[in-house]
Amino acid sequence: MQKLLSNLKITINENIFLKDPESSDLGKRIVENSILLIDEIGFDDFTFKKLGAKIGSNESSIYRYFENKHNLLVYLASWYWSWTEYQLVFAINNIADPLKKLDLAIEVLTKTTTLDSTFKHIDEVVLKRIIINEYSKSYLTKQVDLDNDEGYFSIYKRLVIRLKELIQEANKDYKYAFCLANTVIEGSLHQQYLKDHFKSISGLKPNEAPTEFYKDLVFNTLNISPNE
Amino acid sequence: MQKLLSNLKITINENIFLKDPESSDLGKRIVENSILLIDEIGFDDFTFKKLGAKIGSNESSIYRYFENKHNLLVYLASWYWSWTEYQLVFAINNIADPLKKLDLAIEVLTKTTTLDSTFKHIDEVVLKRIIINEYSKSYLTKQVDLDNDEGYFSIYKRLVIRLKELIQEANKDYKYAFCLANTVIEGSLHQQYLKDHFKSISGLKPNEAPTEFYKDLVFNTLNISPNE
DNA sequence: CAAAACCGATAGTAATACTATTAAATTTGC
DNA sequence: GCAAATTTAATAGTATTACTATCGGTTTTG
Repeated sequence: MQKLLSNLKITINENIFLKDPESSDLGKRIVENSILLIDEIGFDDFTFKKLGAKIGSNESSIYRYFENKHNLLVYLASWYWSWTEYQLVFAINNIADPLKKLDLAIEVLTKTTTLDSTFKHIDEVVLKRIIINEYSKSYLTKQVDLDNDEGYFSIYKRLVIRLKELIQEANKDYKYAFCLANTVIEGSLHQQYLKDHFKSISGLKPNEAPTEFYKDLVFNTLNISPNE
Repeated sequence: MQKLLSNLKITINENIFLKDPESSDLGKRIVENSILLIDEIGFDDFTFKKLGAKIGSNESSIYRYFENKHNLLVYLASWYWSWTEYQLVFAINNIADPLKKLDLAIEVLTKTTTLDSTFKHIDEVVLKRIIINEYSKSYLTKQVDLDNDEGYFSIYKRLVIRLKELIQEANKDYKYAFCLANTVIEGSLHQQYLKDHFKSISGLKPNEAPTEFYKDLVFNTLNISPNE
């Protein structure tokens, strides 16, 4: 996987940043350390001033890359979903059987995240934790419709559409392909949050991913089963 | 329904407030108008100062009821889930068939909310919109584990447990009852959010509730069907 | 009817979420 | 290799937020 993607750059919608953080050393330090700092103190307490102190730089320099911390969160989320999309596309590449493809897609979308050494300045395991803890704050805002018009969520939407198409390929008669695709992608984050903070109502054991639950859910709902 | 519950008071964990807002006229105005103001400007821009201006009272008076706006949101959410729990309990009361009970429970938990005249100072339709837009902010915080220890989410957890038990009653062999219960309850809010803000990936029509999707999902997953 | 509780008003604080300006350092283009 | 352009760090400043503290006046209650 790493080999295949070694010359890969994740492309993010230019509206999200003022200056591309991939274009400079400071930019990469902003991204790298914002992930660590948000994980450490939470997005609500995260400020550009604190990030500046952490990277030995100035608040005002960070404002030249991102308009505000909300856009930085949108950037990090876009990066995560784009990275996930690549993993999904490579996983199902050259596979013909629609059921096997769907099975692999659910695997990619619901499994526990591991480190990908292709991107040196991004810790995907920590980033995934941020997505679980903070992603919904990127769209649960009053400006969501404006942000959406700017294309802030287009990568995420493309991923949902991909899964919806895999669901339809697997069962052309199923009526709720979009609802089911959203259930798997968003639900998987929620199940992992519950595992960490609401143990008494979580169906998962401490190190368990919700993968088996979602495979069972999807294949029973579609009335099919993947030929292993 | 209204008649049956006419002498009902929704009981909220005392840790959530400093002074019970149901105990005074000012308290009720705080609750009533916080719902309207949060709906209007969003929870992020909502402040006690603005609420004070709206109800012709003072910021400092509101602080005597709630420690901060976060606790007020937890209060509103607890009220909503408690109200939903009552609806669920009454809906399945005196029904023996486990499949019918589960069917009715899904109906209550996923349908579009309508006004309940039992509670004069609370507009349940607007409150539901707040729950859809803001509920996850009440637990996606760094202090979630402390809040959880204080019992801030106990009503919500009780509701999930109720649904999980109905699922188990309907199919004793199903292995993921908790995961499925969470999928229905939290997922239903998410599907309704998508309908309003992410039309291109929502499987729902403008006035459609996700009820049919979830009934199909649950009964196919459990390999049973409700005898209508 | 006195004590207690409640409420509204004012004042004050540290932190947040920025914007503006300037000067030094670095990069680049010829 | 040097001038011009760009980038960065530092400082200062603003409006707003999220509170806390205090203090009368009013209402409730025992």
